[in-house]
Amino acid sequence: MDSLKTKRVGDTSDIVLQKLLEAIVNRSFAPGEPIRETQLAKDWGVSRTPVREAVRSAAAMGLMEIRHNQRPLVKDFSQRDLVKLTDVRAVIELLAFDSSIDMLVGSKKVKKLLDISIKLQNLGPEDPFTEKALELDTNLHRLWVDSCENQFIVLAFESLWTFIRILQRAAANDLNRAVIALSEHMAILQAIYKGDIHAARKLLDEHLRSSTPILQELLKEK
Amino acid sequence: MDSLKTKRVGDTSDIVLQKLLEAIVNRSFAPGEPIRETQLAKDWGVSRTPVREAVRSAAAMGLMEIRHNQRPLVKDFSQRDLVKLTDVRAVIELLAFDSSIDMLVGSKKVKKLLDISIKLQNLGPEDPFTEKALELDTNLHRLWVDSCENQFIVLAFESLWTFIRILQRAAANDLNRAVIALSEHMAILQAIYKGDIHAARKLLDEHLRSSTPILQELLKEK
DNA sequence: TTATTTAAAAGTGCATGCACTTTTAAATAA
DNA sequence: TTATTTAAAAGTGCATGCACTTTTAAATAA
Repeated sequence: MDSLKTKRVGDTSDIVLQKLLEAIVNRSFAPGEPIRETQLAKDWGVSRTPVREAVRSAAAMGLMEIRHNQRPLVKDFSQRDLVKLTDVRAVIELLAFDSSIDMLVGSKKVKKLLDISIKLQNLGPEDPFTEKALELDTNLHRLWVDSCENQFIVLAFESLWTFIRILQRAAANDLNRAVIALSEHMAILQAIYKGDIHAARKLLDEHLRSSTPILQELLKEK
Repeated sequence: MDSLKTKRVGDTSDIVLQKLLEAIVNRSFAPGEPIRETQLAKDWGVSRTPVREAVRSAAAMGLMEIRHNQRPLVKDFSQRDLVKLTDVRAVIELLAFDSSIDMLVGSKKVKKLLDISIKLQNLGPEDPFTEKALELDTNLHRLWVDSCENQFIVLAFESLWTFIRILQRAAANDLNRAVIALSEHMAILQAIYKGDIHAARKLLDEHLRSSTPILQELLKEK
């Protein structure tokens, strides 16, 4: 399951929450659409109790809206809204980067991701390319967030994570974008590995902001 | 109730959630302490269902930890952890400030807060001073966050809000700090009102960071 | 006395039931 | 035909019940 921290996924409520998030991320539940607790319970073979608990969690994460006696709503985020995500994401990630960079220079984690990205680039745009590139993207951005040792940075980033995934998913099918992103990723990793902190930071900043216009286009088409 | 957005507080789960948050903020539930759903249900005269839903919400907000078959834990944040909050809060608030500032220059909202702060300063440190100063602090910081028109800035800030409140509460009893904070607040408001954006931003930045060492001291004493 | 075992008490996880509300669609009116 | 009324169907909110787990503290052993 693609969550920031490895979560205990055992309780029925958690499984239901993961399914709910997945459905929201891949737009099976359209934005603005009401869901039915009873229907989901039936579909997923559980009682309403864990469904309600999962819906509450999703609401606390800012993904659903609960109105008294009415069906919970999947929050509606227009493309214009989602593009605004970039700015917040950028300041949080750059802060995480600044807090982590000393630990990252020359680290094994960085080397490993660098190896993966080189292999991926040599392989070239083949079938599972975009999926693998997306996985690399996820692991790369988690690199500094997870190692920043400031749980509030992690918390703030996590609160945006599901929305970031929505954008990632929208961009995943654009091969051209994936190729560009991969080379940007490589450049960042190489700069970190070499210890060129200023260059790495600048490249990350540009990478984070370069996606905005493309995402805007991608989301418009829908 | 002191929540960022005015929330519909009608459903039992919501009321229970507010009580739960309040108890965590004012440290009635000590950090690291396990709570008992059954006990809370009994104490608050409700069934376990809304208590469980509220606990799930609190967990999604990063305030509690749920372990299978065990009593939910109030997350443990040491003073060292809480001090780290400042950095994240600062970058998010400054971003909100940058997004809102054009709307705020010369606005009625700013004038109103300025009037309140002048009155408060002329009144001087009397009995309800710190409480009123704290209320002003809350409204001031909400000013740019709420008017920034970027729901992800709001979301990220909200995810930190309960923790910010814990700090506020810890600082609220320090009269000296409250007096200094008030004059800083006035300086910021005046600069905004006059349209001196750069000065306002710099003052806000300093204000956000000036609290750190004092908070560190305050939390140490506990 | 201190450590280990054991069984009662208390707790969690989830399904179910029921009052009350909203939605849906058939019946009636304009 | 289109709008309004009305009643059945479907939905939410919350309490309760029960299987299973953990905690607690009394009983037993070292």
